[in-house]
Amino acid sequence: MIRVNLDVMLAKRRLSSGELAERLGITPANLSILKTNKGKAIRFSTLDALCRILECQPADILEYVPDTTESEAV
Amino acid sequence: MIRVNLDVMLAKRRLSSGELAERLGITPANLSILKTNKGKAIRFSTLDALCRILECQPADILEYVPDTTESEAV
DNA sequence: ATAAATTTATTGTTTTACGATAAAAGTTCA
DNA sequence: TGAACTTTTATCGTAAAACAATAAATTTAT
Repeated sequence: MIRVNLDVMLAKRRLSSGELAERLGITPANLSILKTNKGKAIRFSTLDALCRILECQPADILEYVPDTTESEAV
Repeated sequence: MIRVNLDVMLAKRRLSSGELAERLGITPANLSILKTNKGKAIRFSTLDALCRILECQPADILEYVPDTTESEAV
């Protein structure tokens, strides 16, 4: 599973979702989809803009979380 | 600019493009588009499969290269 | 409570992934 | 030199998804 960690970078940069959406040039509603892991893909143009504005790397935004098919119990 | 660094991970894993394509379940031709930075976006499902097969993180595959609009001279 | 910010939900358009196939180009090796 | 193999390029087609726009619902803060 690929997780989008925009919250973390937003917090680090002390930026609100609305502000980021404005700077990205997309509506807050559409940014929200990405931010809440509802998206199924991402355009490189969007990822590029995110990295530029947040001054970070894709690594700071995208995370691969291995699927633990195993029981998961503690 | 977002750069796809699949070559590096393929080399590290000593895996050929064809072999990776086969394991991904996509044709070598279509993987090539991604590998040679011809793609404009990527599905999380594909990125997920890449990370799983190559045992790596998106960070190992996707890189943000800041645009140096400045003269670039040394 | 109420104002502001965020998320959800829809509908519509445009773009892109990815499939499939054929051809071109580049490698390897005898 | 040339056959065998791998990778890339080029098209066409279909299904999927980004992103726009708007309104409504929800959450958070004051």
